[in-house]
Amino acid sequence: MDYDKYAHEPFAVTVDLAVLTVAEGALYALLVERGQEPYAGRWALPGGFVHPDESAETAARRELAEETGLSDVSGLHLEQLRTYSEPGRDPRMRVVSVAFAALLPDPPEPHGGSDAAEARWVPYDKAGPLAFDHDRILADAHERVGAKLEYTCLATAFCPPEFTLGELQQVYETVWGATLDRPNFRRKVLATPGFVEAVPGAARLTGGRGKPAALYRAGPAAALHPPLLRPSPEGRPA
Amino acid sequence: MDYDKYAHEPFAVTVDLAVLTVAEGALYALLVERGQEPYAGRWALPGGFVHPDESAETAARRELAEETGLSDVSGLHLEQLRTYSEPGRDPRMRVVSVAFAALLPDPPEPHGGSDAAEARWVPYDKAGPLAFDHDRILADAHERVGAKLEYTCLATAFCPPEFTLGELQQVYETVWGATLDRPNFRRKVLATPGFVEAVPGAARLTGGRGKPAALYRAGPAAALHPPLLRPSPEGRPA
DNA sequence: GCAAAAGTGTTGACTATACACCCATGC
DNA sequence: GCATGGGTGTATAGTCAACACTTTTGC
Repeated sequence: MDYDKYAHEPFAVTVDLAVLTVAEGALYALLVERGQEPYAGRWALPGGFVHPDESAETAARRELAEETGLSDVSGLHLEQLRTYSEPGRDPRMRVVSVAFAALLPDPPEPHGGSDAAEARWVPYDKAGPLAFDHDRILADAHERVGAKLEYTCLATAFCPPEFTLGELQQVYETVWGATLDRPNFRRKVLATPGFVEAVPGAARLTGGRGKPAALYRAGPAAALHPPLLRPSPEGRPA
Repeated sequence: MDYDKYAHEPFAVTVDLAVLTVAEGALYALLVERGQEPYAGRWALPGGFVHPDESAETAARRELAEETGLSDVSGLHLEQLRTYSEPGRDPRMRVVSVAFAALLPDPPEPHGGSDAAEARWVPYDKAGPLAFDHDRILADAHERVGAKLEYTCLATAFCPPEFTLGELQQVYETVWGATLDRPNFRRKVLATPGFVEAVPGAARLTGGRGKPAALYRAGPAAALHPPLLRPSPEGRPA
């Protein structure tokens, strides 16, 4: 272990962000269009270099603010996924990228971001072949979020400060691509202490018609015991 | 995004390994004693630089082979934990470390490793204050492994090729620090298709006395549906 | 025989699932 | 009224935790 700073081929350290949101019953990812080679014209995950005085988490939150144009991203859920370090993943040089998943409620109109690239919300299934290994990162983010919905209270991160149980259920259904039984979902959520808290007296019409739904806020709980398991695609033994 | 290789303060990229094993009903971690400052004389997790032509996974497996002295580490479970990138985590320079958890069956006598530092198996609870942020990494590894035992077949990675259900149960009990009901544990494991496969006719005496136990091999399954939840420390609602 | 460890059986409590049903609102 | 979405009740099947019991070995 020698520590001459310049003895080794330098590594660039970047962050890549899989920013996800749920709108109108569909899952969207925030993508930027690349202006230059390699992969010019292809879509990619937003991201950038980690500055010398930043942790990867700090860099990720800075990039998130730049790309979404939101002034306050401190309340948003940001989670480290894993680090992608295959030697050939960027043809220009050795780039090690720490990937993050970020979850937003109502998606803002994306600004161009600092690097003036066009940013856009793209439906998850239509996020064609992305640049670099970003297809894999995006898929890993989806899988991770889907799994965490089962045993954490993460779903509220996709919801505005006040939301209905129907909206919360829609988050689960959209991320999992499955339909859930409304009465049972309701009971599960309300039976978990600290998952959601009722907003007294408040109600909101959702689809224009129908009974106004009661409003809830995210509660203090983080874990979900017992878990809310996603239904098996086919007949699972359980 | 500019790509001049030497424009930025260089980042060193390293891997740190939390190598865990279960022996005699206790959890052990593989540690190395540091010879030089900083943290001279303190214990630390094994690790080292990622070479220019390596991915972090490749580097981790190489370090694992060096530190354990095992000639074949290809079958061992190695899992990326997360990346630690706080600017001040190494006082000498900017070091970004990709941490891994590795799981071993019967622990080999550790060799000195490539860097001639003394390596030793230390009981998990007695792994005093470690160098750098390695306490945190080790704790994160423990937490991750404990969680993965619940919903994956990971426990077999702690077991030799052929093992008894009692030994498998001991893995769970040791990592979780809890006692499990033997009949129920047995049923759970055998009811999960592909978790373990019976070795026909084989049996082994375990504690010198008692009925010889049937032997099993790890099965092809990776996930555990339904999960084997660890008991709550105190009275959990469930 | 006795202790120790493996393996089997049973029971009662709890949970989940799949429904049927009622309520409030807009048109 | 009727369609739409929110909210409640319930019966059944399934699962789990606890514990009693049997089997096979060493001493």
